[in-house]
Amino acid sequence: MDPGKLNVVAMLKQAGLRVTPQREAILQYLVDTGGHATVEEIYQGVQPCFPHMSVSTVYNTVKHLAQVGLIKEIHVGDGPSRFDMNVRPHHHLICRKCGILFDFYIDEPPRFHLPPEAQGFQIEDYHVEVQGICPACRAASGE
Amino acid sequence: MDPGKLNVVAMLKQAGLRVTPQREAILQYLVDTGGHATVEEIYQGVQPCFPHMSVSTVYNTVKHLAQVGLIKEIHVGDGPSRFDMNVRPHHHLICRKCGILFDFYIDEPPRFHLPPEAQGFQIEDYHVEVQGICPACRAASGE
DNA sequence: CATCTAATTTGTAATGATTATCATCTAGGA
DNA sequence: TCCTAGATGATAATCATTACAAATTAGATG
Repeated sequence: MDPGKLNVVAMLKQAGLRVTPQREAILQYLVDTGGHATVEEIYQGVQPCFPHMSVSTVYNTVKHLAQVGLIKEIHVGDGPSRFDMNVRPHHHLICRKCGILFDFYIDEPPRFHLPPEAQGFQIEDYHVEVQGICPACRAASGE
Repeated sequence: MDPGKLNVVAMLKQAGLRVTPQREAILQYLVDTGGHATVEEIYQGVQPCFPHMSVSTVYNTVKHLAQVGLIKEIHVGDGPSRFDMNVRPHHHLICRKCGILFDFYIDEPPRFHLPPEAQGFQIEDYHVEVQGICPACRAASGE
């Protein structure tokens, strides 16, 4: 038996979600590719195995997966939503040229200096989006 | 004469943009309201004075204003783009309940711990988006 | 001050991402 | 095995944004 497949089934069950072939495939795709996929990419990725799967199903499924915390929805710039397997809190580097995305981590949370009118704001989560030029693009344009 | 109006005209000229009544009105609106406006809000805001202004003009103008650096485009969550007069680098607190937006500042940039594959990434800018509950919503639901 | 031209405005159509709808189908419990 | 709440899939609807083209205008030039 495919241990990976067993794994995603277990993940779905444990999260209290119904196990359907479509959900297995989508979660498996996210597990395999490891992060930052858009709905379109997921849709294309599962096409070979599920040629009949609807985009609606992808939207629906990622919404559910995000609700139970198996994945996280991230918004980068003005692009479409991306869905990230990585549940450990992390942040993103985006290349302005090619749009490639890297994860990175911040050991100690930065000290936020809140303005007076926001005193008492209850911080629940934060996300840092770093813009710049990735090594590959620097190499490409630098020479 | 309206000193405010003279001001936005000067800003446009200095930025090398043609001065049109529409641009004056849009920039004036942004100066007056002071930040975070969406295209829709700008459009509504200038309606009283410019009932004939097209949404296209708003999109066009904010794009130009952002290009010359008079304003900054920000993306918060999955909502529409917002345009911010505040050019000083700053970050945002978003309330999960009511969506209100606060600015805040970070004195010393956090130390980013880049992964191996991103070594050499040239950081140009960064933006921190903090999610949580604003004081007003806490007060409203807390009691 | 009249003229000219390139930039701007405007209305509309087109696109892209996402949500809504609803009839059909199915996972999984009784 | 049967039932039903929930899931799927096809399509339409919505929302933000961009593309387009014809009419207008800012501002430079003579």
